[in-house]
Amino acid sequence: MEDSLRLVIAGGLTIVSMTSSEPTPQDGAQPRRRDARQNRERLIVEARTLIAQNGVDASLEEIARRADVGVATLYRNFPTRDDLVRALYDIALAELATVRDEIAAAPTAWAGIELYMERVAEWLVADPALPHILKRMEVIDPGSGKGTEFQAVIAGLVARAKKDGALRADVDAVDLAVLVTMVGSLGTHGGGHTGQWRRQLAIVLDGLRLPATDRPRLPGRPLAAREFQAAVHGVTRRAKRAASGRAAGSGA
Amino acid sequence: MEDSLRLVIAGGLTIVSMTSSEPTPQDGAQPRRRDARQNRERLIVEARTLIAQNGVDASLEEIARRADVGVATLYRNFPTRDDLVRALYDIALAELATVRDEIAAAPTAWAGIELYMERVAEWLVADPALPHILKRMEVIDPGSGKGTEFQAVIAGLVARAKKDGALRADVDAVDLAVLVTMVGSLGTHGGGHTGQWRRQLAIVLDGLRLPATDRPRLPGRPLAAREFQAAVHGVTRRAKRAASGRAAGSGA
DNA sequence: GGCGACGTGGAGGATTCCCTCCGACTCGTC
DNA sequence: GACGAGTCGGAGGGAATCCTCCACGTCGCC
Repeated sequence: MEDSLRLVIAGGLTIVSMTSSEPTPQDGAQPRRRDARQNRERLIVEARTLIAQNGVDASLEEIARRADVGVATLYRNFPTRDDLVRALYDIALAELATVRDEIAAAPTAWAGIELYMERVAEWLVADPALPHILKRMEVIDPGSGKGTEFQAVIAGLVARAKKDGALRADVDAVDLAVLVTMVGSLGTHGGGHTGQWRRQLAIVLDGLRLPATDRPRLPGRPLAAREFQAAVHGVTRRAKRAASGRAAGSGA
Repeated sequence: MEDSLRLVIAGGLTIVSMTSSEPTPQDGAQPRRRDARQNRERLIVEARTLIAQNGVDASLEEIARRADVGVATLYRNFPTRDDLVRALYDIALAELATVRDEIAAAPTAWAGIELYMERVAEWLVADPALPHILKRMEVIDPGSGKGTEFQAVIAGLVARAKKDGALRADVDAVDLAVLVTMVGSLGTHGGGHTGQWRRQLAIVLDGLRLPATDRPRLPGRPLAAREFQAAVHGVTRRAKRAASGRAAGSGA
């Protein structure tokens, strides 16, 4: 990983940004034959879907089945379940890599903070498999959060925003990380109403902003109670197990 | 369920508050013999623990094993996995029942809102099995959110708080529910640093409060980066599977 | 203390999943 | 078109899990 840049969002999320645009040529990750690469792609897609639904322990056989490949193909590409998780992690990370540049280009420190919060929340919300993957990564590879480059950037942003009088003085970069994780968790609970999290993020930002009176209008509209119910409890189309219909019926 | 009171937090969370202090005497839930009741208790405790760790799909045999009972005992008490989930749900709900009275006793509408947010968030954070249980409940029993009594209470609170000029005008009761769910999710990610969520809740409340300048000090202290990392990715003491040590080593 | 009903534990068949091994197939090249 | 290396798919042993059934143990009442 010589040509990778290790970044960290407040110590929790490690970002690997490639200098070349090629997807990780090392690691034996890139099979040569065309069909092999396509199979790998399909495996990754299905893995992400299934992990989003069933967690990191999703059945590997099922993933292979849905990707229309044999189990052996899966094991050849990802000898261990953790290798699969790592692959998904790296892909997600690559998607996030551009955020750093956007932040650097922000006109003010506060704008940078807004951008940081929004982009990272967006990233978290976009992929419902991400929480499972991140959680697992922390178990697999606990030391990966060591590089604190990105965190340093955010910390600098925080300091400048405070000096500008744009950010309340009693929070720090880690608080922001916690907040963005929190907002991002709204995606976990079922992506249904896209963009609803922006309302909540706006409220959070209003809780951080100075002067406190300077509030923009909330984006979007509030959810109806029914929509909230559907959104919070990820109502996926397929019940987790086929045999779920019986039992208890009219009960409580 | 004649003597139960069905309440709803913004359509998502149903509260059952018993008028008598006895735990659900109907439903065949209460075995007569002492040892039987103790076994049931122990099953519930272990089930909660294991579901918190492994999700709703936690092994039933393992639950029985840890509770030091045979599998049959588990199945006798909870013929279906969903019956077990329902039992855990009812118990958690009972713990929440007092919140309504507290809210009613609040001196101002805003105080009621603060209380609502704090108590419900606390409830969510306290039990790491809860998110799994709630999610599953929504699949099992989608109609249970019908009673909107509690939601009506909150909606009334919101209206009064707005009239008092204590709550910003562009949010509604559902927004509050989303926010409290969001804050509560901080517990999901590993309960480690108890009370950290109060900081984030305070920030959220500041984003809601009017006049906007009236901010109390944030409770607690910010997390160190290392602590955040540990807290967000639920670093439980035991890896999910025993065989997790090998693979990938120094790699990325 | 004894009896009966209630409750218990664990064996066991069916299913699913993990992971490996090997014969068959396909891509890319000559 | 043919060849070979690379790739594929599925069979199959082992383990875990689900859930049922039935002989045995224990509680509580008499």
